[in-house]
Amino acid sequence: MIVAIVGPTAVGKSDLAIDLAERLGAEIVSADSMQVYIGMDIGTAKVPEGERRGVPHHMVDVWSPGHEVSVVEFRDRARTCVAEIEARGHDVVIVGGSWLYVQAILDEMDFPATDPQVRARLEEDLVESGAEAMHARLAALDPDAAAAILPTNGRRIVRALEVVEIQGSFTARLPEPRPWREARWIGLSCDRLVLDARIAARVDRMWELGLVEEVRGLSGRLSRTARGALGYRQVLEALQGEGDMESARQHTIDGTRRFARRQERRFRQDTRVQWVPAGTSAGDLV
RNA sequence: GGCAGGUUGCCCGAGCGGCCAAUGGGAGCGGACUGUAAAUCCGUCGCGAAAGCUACAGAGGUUCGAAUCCUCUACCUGCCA
Repeated sequence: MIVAIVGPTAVGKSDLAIDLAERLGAEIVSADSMQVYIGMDIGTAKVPEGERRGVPHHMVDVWSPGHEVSVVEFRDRARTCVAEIEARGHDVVIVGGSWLYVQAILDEMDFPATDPQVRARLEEDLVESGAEAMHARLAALDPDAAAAILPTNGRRIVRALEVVEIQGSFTARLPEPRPWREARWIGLSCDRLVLDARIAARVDRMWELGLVEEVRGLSGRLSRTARGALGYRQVLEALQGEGDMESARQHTIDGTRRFARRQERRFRQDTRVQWVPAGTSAGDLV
């Protein structure tokens, strides 16, 4: 059996996952885009080894923070973990806050290939000519793709152009999700105001635990992906003289709240998710 | 006590006689997403289905017409005492 636990950041997914895994004798596969990085501990709110109660955690600390992880790479490795756990005869608990990463594991999604050189060239073009011009270029090559992507979204335009260049066209619409594995999708929900308070408390705690020092130690060695993580990005900016640490802390709280809203909306759209309220005692929740 | 400035929608902040329910940002709310997704991007945002209604500190006034001009009241702020 596979259980997927999803929901916004700071609702208590990790704790529930451990409680549940303990009860089932299951192993945990994290579907978190940032916890995969070695050394990014405080800001990604990893559960410390000592608090995992012996439950094996997979897909945490698997790449150096200098590595630019792609979804495909993540998915392949995570699926290997799932298959191995199944081979051991254990249940799997997948925990994650990013929809794309959870879905990449559990649903059949054919991600088109990527080519670093093509991408780099297109990104240069984007900087030089701007998103509008790039969109016009895409419209000429693949009108359907252009119609599905807003002319202001440079990042997605670049990717579409990249895929068009590599394989001729970019499928604009998502196919109906076909499961790779059947799973029980559980969403942990929480009152907005309560969640906001939990987020603020969590960020404050990160500061107390030394997030600034952690980032200072990693700075210069973070990949583009890792650099964008909430908390890390804000501290990095402050270290480069863009504002003080106090406002970095506040910006991290604000950014995390916005992120949580986006997560909730995203998961809400997936009808497979069964929602349960967080905040009750752990035993009841399981 | 004398002189000068301010009070705008949830917050910050523009507007300085008609084109103003009022530029812009933030928050809030909604949405897109097969890429790096803790990313990137979009919409909406006084009330009302609409006609319309209520709004730019408060009260009067000038004007065909005021957030914008005048008077007084309240509160805040700067210079001189």
